[in-house]
Amino acid sequence: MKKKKPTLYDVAQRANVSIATVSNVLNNKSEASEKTVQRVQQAIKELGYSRNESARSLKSGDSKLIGLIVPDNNPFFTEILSGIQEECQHYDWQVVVANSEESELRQNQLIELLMAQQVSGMIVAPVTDQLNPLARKRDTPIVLVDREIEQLQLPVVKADNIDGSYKATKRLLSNGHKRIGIILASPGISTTIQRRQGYVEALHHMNIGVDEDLIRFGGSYKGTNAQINGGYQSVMDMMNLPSPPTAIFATNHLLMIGAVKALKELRLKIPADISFIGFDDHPWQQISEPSFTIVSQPAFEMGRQAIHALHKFKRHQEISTTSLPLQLVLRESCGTPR
Amino acid sequence: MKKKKPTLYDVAQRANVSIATVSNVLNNKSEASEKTVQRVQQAIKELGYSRNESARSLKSGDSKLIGLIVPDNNPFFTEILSGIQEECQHYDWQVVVANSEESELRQNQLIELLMAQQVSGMIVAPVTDQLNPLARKRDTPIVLVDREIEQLQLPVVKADNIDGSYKATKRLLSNGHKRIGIILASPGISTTIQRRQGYVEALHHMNIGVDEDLIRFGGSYKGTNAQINGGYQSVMDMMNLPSPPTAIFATNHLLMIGAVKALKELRLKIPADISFIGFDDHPWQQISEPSFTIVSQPAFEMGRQAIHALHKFKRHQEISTTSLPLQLVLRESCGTPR
DNA sequence: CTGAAAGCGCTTACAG
DNA sequence: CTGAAAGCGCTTACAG
Repeated sequence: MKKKKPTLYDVAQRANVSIATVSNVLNNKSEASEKTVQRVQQAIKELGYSRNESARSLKSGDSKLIGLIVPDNNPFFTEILSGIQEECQHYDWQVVVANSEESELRQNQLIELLMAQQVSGMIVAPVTDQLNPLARKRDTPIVLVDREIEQLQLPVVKADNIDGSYKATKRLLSNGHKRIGIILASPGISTTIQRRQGYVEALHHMNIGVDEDLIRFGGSYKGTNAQINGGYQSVMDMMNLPSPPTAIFATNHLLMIGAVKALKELRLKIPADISFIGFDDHPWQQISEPSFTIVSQPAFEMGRQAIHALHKFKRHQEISTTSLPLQLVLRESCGTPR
Repeated sequence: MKKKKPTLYDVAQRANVSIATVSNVLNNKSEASEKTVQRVQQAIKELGYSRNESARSLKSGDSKLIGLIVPDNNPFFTEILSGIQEECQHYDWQVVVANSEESELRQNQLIELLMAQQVSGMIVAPVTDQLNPLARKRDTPIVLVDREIEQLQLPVVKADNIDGSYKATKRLLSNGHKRIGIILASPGISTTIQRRQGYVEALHHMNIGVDEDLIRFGGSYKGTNAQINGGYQSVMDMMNLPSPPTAIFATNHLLMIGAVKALKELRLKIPADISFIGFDDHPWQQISEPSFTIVSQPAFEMGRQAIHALHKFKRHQEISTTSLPLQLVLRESCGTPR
């Protein structure tokens, strides 16, 4: 178990060439003759040699490591990770995944730690609109995913939240709903702001005034249960209003679960008593009764696009903003107002 | 953006000491005087210095990187990742996450790649019972998680699958069921074998014979939809039997969803027409009707324990097997046979 | 087409 | 308590 790993030097000796030649062969520099390449590859195989990427990274400044910082390990971010992993295969990159747990302090520490690991680039779903100032000075390219920060000159890959929210709200309005409650995550993040905006715009287009009592923030606390409770409490509060909503739009998956939970407790049937639109599709929705109309996010694709954006940023300093369409998937949970 | 990162040398110059001293301060070698430490730390702060971990890794042989290889990004493995991340904070480790996509070839490639990245250790949920032979020769410590491989002298952190499956089956038997269908994942992996065994043992203890027609493998194909279809098809096949089961036990989450989907299509009510026990708890179960009795896995804890096991393996060459208890969570989905 | 040599940024005995 | 120096395993001009 303890035999030392073979190095370039060992391979060179066995193949009777210099280490420079071995390195060239390894990197397909194609400056070697057919025979030499053969001999070197033979030696590599015999020794079971594999390159020490730490050394390569130190010398070349390219670690083949990509950092990913997410605020939690929700299925949504996991799906983004899958997209990133798939795309990274093309570039021979590996992904270092870190969890900021919705803490700005932790996030900024992680940026430092990953930079110290010499990652070739980073993809981050920022906690708030404050990114570590260091992120701008240093030369590690960063791409923002899901959530954007306007002030920063950084590539972004996001969903078209305004449009997605607009479509959902419009759907409810077309069904005749006039009092539509919306449950949002934390006030500080771009997704919240944009989903609120889409909602407001849809209302405006139908000349319906915005009632702040129908706009709730259920995601101010971190953790799965806190978000579920946030959705739950938002519904409870709204249904206690003198004039409660006839439809509810929950703008993320956990808020949705909490909201539905509250509705069940209140013995309100969906869609007979109240209409509902949720967020994010998951396998369990195939067996849910009723089936839920939801806004579906192309999370996997967002991951892939983030790697593309990172690649372009690295090569051409190109700062792109990619806004992926959100799809309204119509199912049983929304009807007309009672 | 392109200003070069400061190195140890820059810090040493500014603090008027040698690079060795800076290194000592950085590593808390406590061989430096109070004043020197102060000066060095001052210089570090002023320069915004952060250590190049590639260089450190090359010299010290310790990259502070842990590799994790999972067969897919299911919530179960994501939860394990969360546990690993939490525990890694104590050791200042970062996690490189790779997805083998249930492919043995890909898995073994990933082991190579992560070893080349000089990871200080690896945690792998193996695809089959074949682990890259290299994994044994090399000196990178590996810990197996979830799935075990008997022939290998490697630490394992797993769930007590036999007992979990035994408890679920026994529960169904106590309710009077005699024909219990079980839906398993792929035949080749340890979890499948053990869950089958728990089922068989429970039957034996009640002197009920095993009917191979009631044992189905729904997880032979990779991918979320394939597994769901596997669960679906297993139920369809079993319910077509001359003497169909009165209860069904689905041994993973995706199989469970497929199975319930089939039951709904067949218009069989749970638990009135058929009893059901599933696997893995998820937030959506809070709003499901009926609520499902399930076998719950301590995935987060498995992640934490895996890091512990890795740490012990690294330090004392201690090869431990940790078997975490599985909990049967009683809810509405199982009743008496119709 | 191939090799000798410098150097990436650290750590670690070893002297002093 | 501090410093000079070797060396980890590579890559990359530069000669030949």
